[in-house]
Amino acid sequence: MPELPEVETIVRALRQGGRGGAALTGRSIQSVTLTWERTLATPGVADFATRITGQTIHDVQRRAKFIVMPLTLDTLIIHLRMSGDLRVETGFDLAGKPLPLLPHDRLAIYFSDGLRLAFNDARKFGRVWLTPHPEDVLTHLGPEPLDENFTVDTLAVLLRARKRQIKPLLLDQSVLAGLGNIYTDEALHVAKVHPTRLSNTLTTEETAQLWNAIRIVLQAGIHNNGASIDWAYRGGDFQNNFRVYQRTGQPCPVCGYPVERIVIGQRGTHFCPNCQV
DNA sequence: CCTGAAACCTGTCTGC
DNA sequence: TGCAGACAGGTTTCAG
Repeated sequence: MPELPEVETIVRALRQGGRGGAALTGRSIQSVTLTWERTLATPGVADFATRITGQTIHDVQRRAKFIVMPLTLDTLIIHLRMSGDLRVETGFDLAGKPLPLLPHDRLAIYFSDGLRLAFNDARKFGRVWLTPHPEDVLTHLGPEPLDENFTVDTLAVLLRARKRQIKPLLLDQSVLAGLGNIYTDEALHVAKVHPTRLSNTLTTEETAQLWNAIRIVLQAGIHNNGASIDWAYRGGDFQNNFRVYQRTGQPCPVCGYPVERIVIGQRGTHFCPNCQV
């Protein structure tokens, strides 16, 4: 489900409150409930519950599409994958009993002040790590596209070093971290680059256009609090600004030619066959 | 090194 | 109405 802008929106809300939820920073963990074991990547259920209890959340950060929470001793890392979502809400009723969870809630973390963090994930692809070595989980990631260190030259080097179709390359988190299916299609349309173009064939000008497009599209996504499609993620408005994504057959906003859909690397891919060369 | 397919899962929508 | 099939924001693993 969520890509960089959606995860960033969620992280900001968890860090400083807003979006209908309270901030998590400073809260102390009292207990946990797990209803789908495979949600835990590491450690096992018993170790997870024992170890996380009593730790305090010091911050909520984002790296690529991972939500990273440094705790007192360990780091709690969450990846929402396709359908994951997080809620911060009241955890107990007046009698002190835990309030019922929603369908598809896989993990609930209860805090000492009565709130809880619920991890809802219909498709069960999401994963949670509790580890003293967060770098082990986050090592194989490429640069952050919105980082000031990510320059046109950085992108040029990444593209020239390989000979791959540009779309799957941009989706590869070890090359560039944070783009998903929506923002890749949107960025390639802004840059006027065909999704099957080989990465090492982009001209200097096209590379500059793509660099700019990636950043423009991600920033627009964040500005709109992400994109809300179907039932998985709510609260964003960027879906109203899609240029090509899920607009098969509708006119290209630039030239009016019908948007086409093809499949590349098992992912639906939307582009304008007239604008994107 | 690169591509494609399968796997992990459930829910929704479309067409016959 | 019912049901099969396609499709969905992600990532890993394996075959060729």
